[in-house]
Amino acid sequence: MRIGELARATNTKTETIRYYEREGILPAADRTDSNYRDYSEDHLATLTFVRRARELGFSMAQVRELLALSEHDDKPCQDVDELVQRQMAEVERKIADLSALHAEMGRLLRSCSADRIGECRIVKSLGRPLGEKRRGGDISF
Amino acid sequence: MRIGELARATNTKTETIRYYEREGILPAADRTDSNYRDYSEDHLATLTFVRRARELGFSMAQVRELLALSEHDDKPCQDVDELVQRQMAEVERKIADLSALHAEMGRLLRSCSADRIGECRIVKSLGRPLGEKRRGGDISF
DNA sequence: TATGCACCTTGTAGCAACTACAAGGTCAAG
DNA sequence: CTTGACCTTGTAGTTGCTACAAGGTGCATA
Repeated sequence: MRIGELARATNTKTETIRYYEREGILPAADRTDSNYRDYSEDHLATLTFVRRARELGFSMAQVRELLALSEHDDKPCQDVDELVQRQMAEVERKIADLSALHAEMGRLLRSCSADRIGECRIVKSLGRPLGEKRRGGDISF
Repeated sequence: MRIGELARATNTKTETIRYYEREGILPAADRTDSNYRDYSEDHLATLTFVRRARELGFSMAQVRELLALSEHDDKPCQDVDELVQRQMAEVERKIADLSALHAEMGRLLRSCSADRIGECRIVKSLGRPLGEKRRGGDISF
Protein backbone atom coordinates (compact mmCIF):
# COMPACT_ATOMS: atom_id res chain seq x y z
CA MET A 1 0.00 0.00 0.00
CA ARG A 2 1.08 3.55 -0.58
CA ILE A 3 1.65 6.22 2.03
CA GLY A 4 -1.76 7.85 1.63
CA GLU A 5 -3.61 4.61 2.17
CA LEU A 6 -1.50 3.81 5.22
CA ALA A 7 -2.12 7.32 6.51
CA ARG A 8 -5.89 6.91 6.20
CA ALA A 9 -5.81 3.43 7.79
CA THR A 10 -3.92 4.63 10.85
CA ASN A 11 -5.29 8.16 11.11
CA THR A 12 -1.81 9.57 10.71
CA LYS A 13 -0.50 12.39 8.55
CA THR A 14 1.75 11.35 5.69
CA GLU A 15 4.32 13.79 7.01
CA THR A 16 4.27 12.03 10.36
CA ILE A 17 4.84 8.68 8.66
CA ARG A 18 7.89 10.03 6.87
CA TYR A 19 9.00 11.58 10.14
CA TYR A 20 8.77 8.16 11.85
CA GLU A 21 10.85 6.70 9.04
CA ARG A 22 13.52 9.38 9.50
CA GLU A 23 13.49 8.71 13.24
CA GLY A 24 13.82 4.96 12.77
CA ILE A 25 10.51 4.24 14.48
CA LEU A 26 9.01 2.74 11.34
CA PRO A 27 11.28 0.73 9.03
CA ALA A 28 11.77 2.18 5.58
CA ALA A 29 9.31 0.78 3.05
CA ASP A 30 10.16 -0.83 -0.25
CA ARG A 31 9.96 1.48 -3.23
CA THR A 32 7.99 1.02 -6.42
CA ASP A 33 9.56 1.65 -9.84
CA SER A 34 8.27 5.19 -9.57
CA ASN A 35 9.94 5.63 -6.18
CA TYR A 36 6.71 5.52 -4.17
CA ARG A 37 6.89 3.97 -0.70
CA ASP A 38 5.23 0.55 -0.73
CA TYR A 39 4.06 -0.53 2.71
CA SER A 40 3.37 -4.07 3.92
CA GLU A 41 0.88 -5.42 6.46
CA ASP A 42 3.74 -5.46 8.95
CA HIS A 43 4.20 -1.76 8.50
CA LEU A 44 0.50 -1.27 9.09
CA ALA A 45 0.63 -3.30 12.32
CA THR A 46 3.74 -1.52 13.54
CA LEU A 47 2.40 1.94 12.82
CA THR A 48 -0.93 1.11 14.44
CA PHE A 49 0.98 -0.07 17.48
CA VAL A 50 3.12 3.05 17.58
CA ARG A 51 0.10 5.34 17.39
CA ARG A 52 -1.73 3.47 20.15
CA ALA A 53 1.32 3.40 22.37
CA ARG A 54 1.82 7.15 21.89
CA GLU A 55 -1.85 7.74 22.71
CA LEU A 56 -1.34 5.74 25.90
CA GLY A 57 1.35 8.10 27.04
CA PHE A 58 4.48 6.20 26.07
CA SER A 59 7.32 8.38 24.87
CA MET A 60 9.09 7.78 21.59
CA ALA A 61 11.98 6.29 23.57
CA GLN A 62 9.62 3.87 25.31
CA VAL A 63 7.98 2.97 22.01
CA ARG A 64 11.44 2.21 20.67
CA GLU A 65 12.03 -0.09 23.64
CA LEU A 66 8.73 -1.87 23.14
CA LEU A 67 9.43 -2.33 19.45
CA ALA A 68 12.87 -3.66 20.32
CA LEU A 69 11.22 -6.31 22.52
CA SER A 70 9.45 -7.59 19.46
CA GLU A 71 12.72 -8.21 17.75
CA HIS A 72 14.27 -9.91 20.74
CA ASP A 73 11.97 -12.90 20.69
CA ASP A 74 14.58 -15.18 19.21
CA LYS A 75 17.44 -13.93 21.38
CA PRO A 76 18.50 -14.72 24.95
CA CYS A 77 15.66 -13.66 27.20
CA GLN A 78 17.50 -12.65 30.36
CA ASP A 79 18.33 -9.23 28.95
CA VAL A 80 14.75 -8.53 28.11
CA ASP A 81 13.22 -9.77 31.33
CA GLU A 82 13.78 -6.79 33.57
CA LEU A 83 12.71 -4.34 30.91
CA VAL A 84 9.43 -6.14 30.37
CA GLN A 85 8.71 -6.25 34.07
CA ARG A 86 9.37 -2.56 34.40
CA GLN A 87 7.09 -1.78 31.47
CA MET A 88 4.39 -4.09 32.86
CA ALA A 89 4.47 -2.31 36.20
CA GLU A 90 3.97 0.98 34.47
CA VAL A 91 1.10 -0.40 32.42
CA GLU A 92 -0.52 -1.69 35.60
CA ARG A 93 -0.22 1.71 37.18
CA LYS A 94 -1.81 3.35 34.18
CA ILE A 95 -4.66 0.86 34.21
CA ALA A 96 -5.24 1.48 37.92
CA ASP A 97 -5.28 5.24 37.43
CA LEU A 98 -7.61 4.99 34.46
CA SER A 99 -9.90 2.65 36.37
CA ALA A 100 -10.17 5.10 39.23
CA LEU A 101 -10.93 7.87 36.81
CA HIS A 102 -13.48 5.72 35.02
CA ALA A 103 -15.24 4.78 38.24
CA GLU A 104 -15.51 8.38 39.30
CA MET A 105 -16.87 9.46 35.94
CA GLY A 106 -19.47 6.71 36.21
CA ARG A 107 -20.40 7.95 39.66
CA LEU A 108 -20.72 11.48 38.35
CA LEU A 109 -22.91 10.29 35.50
CA ARG A 110 -25.21 8.31 37.78
CA SER A 111 -25.64 11.14 40.21
CA CYS A 112 -26.38 13.40 37.28
CA SER A 113 -28.93 11.14 35.63
CA ALA A 114 -30.65 10.84 38.99
CA ASP A 115 -30.77 14.64 39.01
CA ARG A 116 -28.95 14.70 42.25
CA ILE A 117 -26.32 17.18 43.12
CA GLY A 118 -23.22 15.77 44.67
CA GLU A 119 -19.67 16.63 45.24
CA CYS A 120 -17.63 15.88 42.15
CA ARG A 121 -14.77 13.55 42.87
CA ILE A 122 -13.21 13.32 39.47
CA VAL A 123 -10.19 15.24 40.60
CA LYS A 124 -10.12 13.34 43.85
CA SER A 125 -10.03 10.04 41.95
CA LEU A 126 -6.54 10.82 40.71
CA GLY A 127 -5.72 13.40 43.30
CA ARG A 128 -4.17 11.14 45.92
CA PRO A 129 -0.67 12.26 46.83
CA LEU A 130 1.96 10.98 44.49
CA GLY A 131 3.87 9.51 47.38
CA GLU A 132 7.43 8.40 46.86
CA LYS A 133 9.07 8.68 43.51
CA ARG A 134 7.17 6.59 40.98
CA ARG A 135 9.87 5.32 38.69
CA GLY A 136 9.52 5.57 34.99
CA GLY A 137 6.27 7.37 35.04
CA ASP A 138 7.52 10.85 34.59
CA ILE A 139 6.53 13.02 31.77
CA SER A 140 10.00 13.48 30.46
CA PHE A 141 10.83 15.60 27.49
CA MET B 1 2.55 25.18 51.33
CA ARG B 2 5.07 26.94 49.18
CA ILE B 3 5.92 26.16 45.60
CA GLY B 4 8.99 24.07 46.35
CA GLU B 5 7.10 21.79 48.70
CA LEU B 6 4.29 21.39 46.18
CA ALA B 7 6.87 20.67 43.50
CA ARG B 8 8.46 17.91 45.57
CA ALA B 9 5.08 16.43 46.51
CA THR B 10 3.94 16.17 42.90
CA ASN B 11 7.29 15.53 41.24
CA THR B 12 6.87 18.65 39.16
CA LYS B 13 9.30 21.44 38.40
CA THR B 14 8.50 24.79 40.02
CA GLU B 15 8.69 26.33 36.57
CA THR B 16 6.04 23.93 35.35
CA ILE B 17 3.76 24.89 38.25
CA ARG B 18 4.08 28.57 37.37
CA TYR B 19 3.50 27.63 33.74
CA TYR B 20 0.25 25.85 34.70
CA GLU B 21 -0.81 28.95 36.57
CA ARG B 22 -0.15 31.14 33.53
CA GLU B 23 -2.12 28.67 31.38
CA GLY B 24 -5.04 28.63 33.79
CA ILE B 25 -4.68 24.91 34.48
CA LEU B 26 -3.92 25.47 38.14
CA PRO B 27 -5.70 28.32 39.94
CA ALA B 28 -3.45 31.08 41.25
CA ALA B 29 -2.43 30.53 44.83
CA ASP B 30 -2.83 32.98 47.67
CA ARG B 31 0.23 35.05 48.43
CA THR B 32 2.03 35.42 51.72
CA ASP B 33 3.11 38.85 53.02
CA SER B 34 6.41 38.25 51.31
CA ASN B 35 4.64 37.52 48.01
CA TYR B 36 5.34 33.79 48.07
CA ARG B 37 2.68 31.53 46.55
CA ASP B 38 0.80 29.72 49.30
CA TYR B 39 -0.83 26.51 48.10
CA SER B 40 -3.73 24.63 49.67
CA GLU B 41 -4.57 20.93 49.79
CA ASP B 42 -6.96 21.57 46.90
CA HIS B 43 -4.08 22.82 44.82
CA LEU B 44 -2.16 19.68 45.70
CA ALA B 45 -5.05 17.45 44.65
CA THR B 46 -5.62 19.36 41.43
CA LEU B 47 -1.97 19.34 40.44
CA THR B 48 -1.65 15.65 41.23
CA PHE B 49 -4.68 15.03 39.06
CA VAL B 50 -3.28 17.11 36.22
CA ARG B 51 0.03 15.27 36.28
CA ARG B 52 -1.64 11.85 36.27
CA ALA B 53 -4.03 12.82 33.51
CA ARG B 54 -1.14 14.09 31.40
CA GLU B 55 0.77 10.86 32.00
CA LEU B 56 -2.29 8.95 30.84
CA GLY B 57 -2.19 10.69 27.49
CA PHE B 58 -4.79 13.41 27.98
CA SER B 59 -3.96 16.69 26.29
CA MET B 60 -3.97 19.99 28.13
CA ALA B 61 -7.31 20.75 26.47
CA GLN B 62 -8.77 17.47 27.72
CA VAL B 63 -7.40 18.11 31.20
CA ARG B 64 -9.12 21.47 31.10
CA GLU B 65 -12.38 19.73 30.20
CA LEU B 66 -12.00 17.21 33.00
CA LEU B 67 -11.25 19.96 35.49
CA ALA B 68 -14.27 21.85 34.25
CA LEU B 69 -16.42 18.80 35.03
CA SER B 70 -15.36 19.10 38.63
CA GLU B 71 -16.72 22.58 38.82
CA HIS B 72 -19.99 21.66 37.16
CA ASP B 73 -21.20 19.38 39.91
CA ASP B 74 -23.67 21.91 41.25
CA LYS B 75 -24.94 23.02 37.85
CA PRO B 76 -27.49 21.55 35.45
CA CYS B 77 -26.20 18.15 34.48
CA GLN B 78 -27.50 17.78 30.94
CA ASP B 79 -24.67 19.84 29.50
CA VAL B 80 -22.06 17.72 31.18
CA ASP B 81 -23.58 14.36 30.40
CA GLU B 82 -22.44 13.90 26.83
CA LEU B 83 -18.95 15.12 27.59
CA VAL B 84 -18.54 12.64 30.42
CA GLN B 85 -19.76 9.78 28.27
CA ARG B 86 -17.34 10.71 25.54
CA GLN B 87 -14.46 10.86 28.00
CA MET B 88 -15.51 7.57 29.57
CA ALA B 89 -15.51 5.86 26.20
CA GLU B 90 -12.00 7.07 25.61
CA VAL B 91 -10.88 5.88 29.02
CA GLU B 92 -12.40 2.47 28.29
CA ARG B 93 -10.54 2.30 25.03
CA LYS B 94 -7.28 3.15 26.74
CA ILE B 95 -7.87 0.52 29.41
CA ALA B 96 -8.65 -2.11 26.78
CA ASP B 97 -5.50 -1.26 24.84
CA LEU B 98 -3.37 -1.30 27.96
CA SER B 99 -4.90 -4.63 29.01
CA ALA B 100 -4.05 -6.17 25.67
CA LEU B 101 -0.53 -4.85 25.91
CA HIS B 102 -0.23 -6.10 29.48
CA ALA B 103 -1.45 -9.57 28.56
CA GLU B 104 1.04 -9.83 25.74
CA MET B 105 3.91 -8.68 27.90
CA GLY B 106 2.93 -11.33 30.45
CA ARG B 107 2.89 -13.91 27.71
CA LEU B 108 6.34 -12.83 26.56
CA LEU B 109 7.63 -13.00 30.12
CA ARG B 110 6.26 -16.49 30.70
CA SER B 111 7.64 -17.86 27.46
CA CYS B 112 10.96 -16.31 28.38
CA SER B 113 11.13 -17.69 31.89
CA ALA B 114 10.33 -21.09 30.44
CA ASP B 115 13.31 -20.56 28.15
CA ARG B 116 11.14 -21.11 25.15
CA ILE B 117 11.40 -19.16 21.99
CA GLY B 118 8.17 -17.92 20.56
CA GLU B 119 6.89 -15.30 18.22
CA CYS B 120 6.61 -11.98 19.99
CA ARG B 121 3.13 -10.56 19.78
CA ILE B 122 3.64 -7.32 21.60
CA VAL B 123 3.19 -5.34 18.45
CA LYS B 124 0.32 -7.56 17.39
CA SER B 125 -1.46 -6.85 20.69
CA LEU B 126 -2.05 -3.27 19.68
CA GLY B 127 -1.52 -3.72 15.99
CA ARG B 128 -5.10 -4.47 14.96
CA PRO B 129 -6.32 -2.02 12.35
CA LEU B 130 -7.68 1.19 13.83
CA GLY B 131 -10.81 1.07 11.74
CA GLU B 132 -12.17 -2.18 13.15
CA LYS B 133 -14.97 -2.29 15.65
CA ARG B 134 -13.37 -2.30 19.05
CA ARG B 135 -15.41 -3.60 21.94
CA GLY B 136 -15.74 -0.86 24.48
CA GLY B 137 -17.00 -2.60 27.57
CA ASP B 138 -14.15 -5.02 28.08
CA ILE B 139 -12.71 -3.77 31.31
CA SER B 140 -12.13 -7.06 33.07
CA PHE B 141 -8.50 -7.53 33.88
C1' DT C 1 26.39 40.92 59.68
C1' DA C 2 27.13 38.05 55.97
C1' DT C 3 26.27 33.86 53.51
C1' DG C 4 23.19 31.14 51.15
C1' DC C 5 19.08 29.24 49.72
C1' DA C 6 14.20 29.58 48.37
C1' DC C 7 11.44 32.41 46.44
C1' DC C 8 9.90 36.49 43.22
C1' DT C 9 9.75 38.68 38.30
C1' DT C 10 10.41 38.99 33.00
C1' DG C 11 12.45 37.19 29.22
C1' DT C 12 14.66 34.07 25.93
C1' DA C 13 15.64 29.81 24.13
C1' DG C 14 15.83 24.81 23.96
C1' DC C 15 13.64 20.01 23.39
C1' DA C 16 10.06 16.53 21.91
C1' DA C 17 6.84 15.10 18.78
C1' DC C 18 4.69 16.47 15.57
C1' DT C 19 2.26 19.65 11.79
C1' DA C 20 2.26 22.74 8.07
C1' DC C 21 3.67 24.94 4.68
C1' DA C 22 6.85 26.10 0.22
C1' DA C 23 9.29 25.08 -3.94
C1' DG C 24 10.23 22.17 -7.46
C1' DG C 25 9.76 17.62 -9.61
C1' DT C 26 7.62 12.73 -11.08
C1' DC C 27 3.81 9.61 -12.07
C1' DA C 28 -0.74 7.83 -13.49
C1' DA C 29 -5.65 8.24 -14.43
C1' DG C 30 -9.54 10.58 -16.77
C1' DC D 1 -3.00 17.57 -20.51
C1' DT D 2 -4.56 18.61 -16.31
C1' DT D 3 -5.41 17.00 -11.68
C1' DG D 4 -4.04 14.80 -7.67
C1' DA D 5 -1.05 11.72 -5.18
C1' DC D 6 3.36 11.05 -4.58
C1' DC D 7 8.66 12.41 -4.31
C1' DT D 8 12.52 15.56 -2.28
C1' DT D 9 14.71 19.28 0.89
C1' DG D 10 13.95 22.83 3.78
C1' DT D 11 11.96 26.05 7.11
C1' DA D 12 8.94 27.34 10.52
C1' DG D 13 4.87 26.85 13.77
C1' DT D 14 2.52 24.33 17.88
C1' DT D 15 2.27 22.01 22.31
C1' DG D 16 3.88 21.12 26.68
C1' DC D 17 7.14 21.73 29.04
C1' DT D 18 12.30 22.74 30.78
C1' DA D 19 16.30 25.54 31.43
C1' DC D 20 18.62 29.33 31.78
C1' DA D 21 19.79 34.48 32.73
C1' DA D 22 19.47 38.73 35.18
C1' DG D 23 18.13 41.21 38.92
C1' DG D 24 15.61 41.41 43.22
C1' DT D 25 13.35 40.00 48.15
C1' DG D 26 12.80 37.07 52.39
C1' DC D 27 14.83 34.74 55.99
C1' DA D 28 17.37 31.31 58.64
C1' DT D 29 21.91 30.44 60.38
C1' DA D 30 27.14 30.68 61.14
